[in-house]
Amino acid sequence: MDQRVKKKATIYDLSVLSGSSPSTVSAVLNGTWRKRRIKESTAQTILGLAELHQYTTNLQARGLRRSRSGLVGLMLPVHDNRYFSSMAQTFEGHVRSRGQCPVVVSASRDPEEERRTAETLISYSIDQLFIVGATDPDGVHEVCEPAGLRHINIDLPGAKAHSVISDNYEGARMLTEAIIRRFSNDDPLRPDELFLFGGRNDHASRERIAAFHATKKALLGTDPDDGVQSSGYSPDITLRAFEAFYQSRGKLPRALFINSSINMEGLLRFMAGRPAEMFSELVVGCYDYDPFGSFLPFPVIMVRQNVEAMITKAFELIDEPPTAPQTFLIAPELIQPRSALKGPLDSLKDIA
Amino acid sequence: MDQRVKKKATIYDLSVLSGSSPSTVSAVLNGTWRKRRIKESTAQTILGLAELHQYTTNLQARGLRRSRSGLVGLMLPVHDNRYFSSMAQTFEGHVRSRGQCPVVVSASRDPEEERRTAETLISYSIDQLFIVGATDPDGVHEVCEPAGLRHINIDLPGAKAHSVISDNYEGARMLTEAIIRRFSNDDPLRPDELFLFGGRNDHASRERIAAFHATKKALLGTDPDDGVQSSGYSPDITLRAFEAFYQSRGKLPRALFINSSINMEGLLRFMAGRPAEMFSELVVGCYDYDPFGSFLPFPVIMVRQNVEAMITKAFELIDEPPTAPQTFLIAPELIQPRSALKGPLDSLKDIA
DNA sequence: TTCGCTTGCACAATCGATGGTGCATAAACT
DNA sequence: AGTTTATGCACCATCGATTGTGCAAGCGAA
Repeated sequence: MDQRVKKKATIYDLSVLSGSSPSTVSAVLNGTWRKRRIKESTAQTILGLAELHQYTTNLQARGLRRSRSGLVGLMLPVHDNRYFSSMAQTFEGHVRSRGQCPVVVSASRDPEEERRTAETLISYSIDQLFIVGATDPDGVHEVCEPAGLRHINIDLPGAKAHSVISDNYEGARMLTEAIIRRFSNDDPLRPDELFLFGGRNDHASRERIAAFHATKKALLGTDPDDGVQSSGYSPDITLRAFEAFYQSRGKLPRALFINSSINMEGLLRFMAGRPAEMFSELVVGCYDYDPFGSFLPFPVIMVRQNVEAMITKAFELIDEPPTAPQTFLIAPELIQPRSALKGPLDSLKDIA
Repeated sequence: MDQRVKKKATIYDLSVLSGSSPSTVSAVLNGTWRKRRIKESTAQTILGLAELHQYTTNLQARGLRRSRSGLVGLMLPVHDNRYFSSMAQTFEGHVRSRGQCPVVVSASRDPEEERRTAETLISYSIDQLFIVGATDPDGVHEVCEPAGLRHINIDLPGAKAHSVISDNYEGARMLTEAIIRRFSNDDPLRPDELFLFGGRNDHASRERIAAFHATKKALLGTDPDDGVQSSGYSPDITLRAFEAFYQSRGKLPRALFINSSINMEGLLRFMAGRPAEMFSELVVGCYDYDPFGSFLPFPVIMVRQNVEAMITKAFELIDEPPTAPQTFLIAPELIQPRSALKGPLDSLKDIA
């Protein structure tokens, strides 16, 4: 511990110490030494020295030479949300089990930021990119393609690369049906008592809205065309949508289809400061699963997207030889109110 | 678009195209060209060509040369949790505003994994490392130090580098007091009706438990020594703790101090399948804030740690010249039940 | 002894960008 | 005119690891 910062040992240092050439040292340390017919004893010497001097490979140098970095990227819209954070958690497990290094970044649903972020990751020669919930997946594709970067869309599909998404139509159909069936035959839900809040003009929202309409029509006969209040993926805009609705009608609907947990937070904001009784008769369906959301003081039926299956499928696809872009649907699961499901954290070692 | 993968343009390509030397091209593209007295017109030519050929710097090469990468690392225990995911979200904003690239990874609260992860990040020459909630911060320090990597502890303190943590004692004091005061004088809470679940032998838990005991003693006179059920940071262990408690006493306590939102998920698991009425009289304090958790069917008083302030402080410290390690306390905030607070997502551009 | 094959390793180019140094040419000054 | 100073840029070593190629020593066979 002489110097404050003793420079890290390199293959050149070990080369001098061992009396072998740098190339031999390199081969020994990266495991290709048998192929290069290095003597066992030479290898052992070098490995011993490496250990002794705490050698670690400079991955930037290796990356530069190999033009691959060992990094695998996950681009999320945002971190702060249980759907996406469970995506990150699951992704990390997969990447680590392959001996690579996961890198998670968010791009705020901003197409420009998405492209810039992809550019940056490419500049670090990441090996693969998983694009989750991108606003403009094809824009990101245009950046990845010329760089030869393997990539795949998750959650929101693109036209130019494989996509693995949740079966939004079926999920929304189940959810809508479950909401409607939640009401007894004595006092059934009327079509104008069920509204959808949230979503914008992306593939997932469109599918969900379509299923919402179709299922309402199928089960309730009709579907008034003002049943959808788009409010993007912003709690605050959703809050304002609820306030506007409440303002104009004097009450909330009896039942809500909420497009995502982020929009659900808009409902929470609406609830804050208002009496709990106001919501005691409410029935909510939420397209996303959040364990705490499942235990609110009114029934919340949720849809859990199968993150594990999506990530697994995505890893399968990204390694395959390229074919024409396809979209793969993963079935989501309907979750009854008051359910506390296991998540990716449960596969971690428990320590008390 | 001739080739499938047309190689990215390098400074050498631009050098040939522009008739300037690679070093000139490099200087122009990295902005140091005025310092190197490059003619304005030469610079413009090169910049034009760079634009035309979509040049982007190979950051691995730059990183190798400069032995800095422009990457800033955040090491979390886990992603899938609103406290840590809001940490990630906030961190990203700060790093991006400094023109660097955030990299978020998790290390599962495993000391070995924490060190390995730090090693890996160092191999990529990251510029700074923010270590959040590490089980063994000083172990990570031992890895960072010899590499000359600036690093700082957040959430859980270490002895060998600056730490920015939440004021756990004060937070737990406020929370315990708030729980107790929640009960009316007609039917006040007895000392043996308030239990703490969760936590393990880390600094945060110790502080919180100390404050819990002290506050109980101060306000309720005594504090039975079995008032604490350690159950780590695992929903399932916490679930088992609740089951065991319930098994042996036939009921839950009237009031609970829950050490973190992860432990709170253990309570959810206990609730699942049990009648809601069983919990209607319960009062819960949770050391962590989760918007959905705030609206459960019983009062949940929460403590929100000031993530923004912690990250801001950490960025201040990490840039300063090194001094003897200090720990900085950031005041957390008591959050009344049924509060839907703004979070880091709210500073994103809202799009409907 | 000589040819040929295997073994074991060294050499050197390369990945792309950076930055210290030095050298022309031009402008300014005595 | 001769010297100094400024301008504009090229050259080259370097960061650390990888990998194709080549070559000497050793050994067996002819």
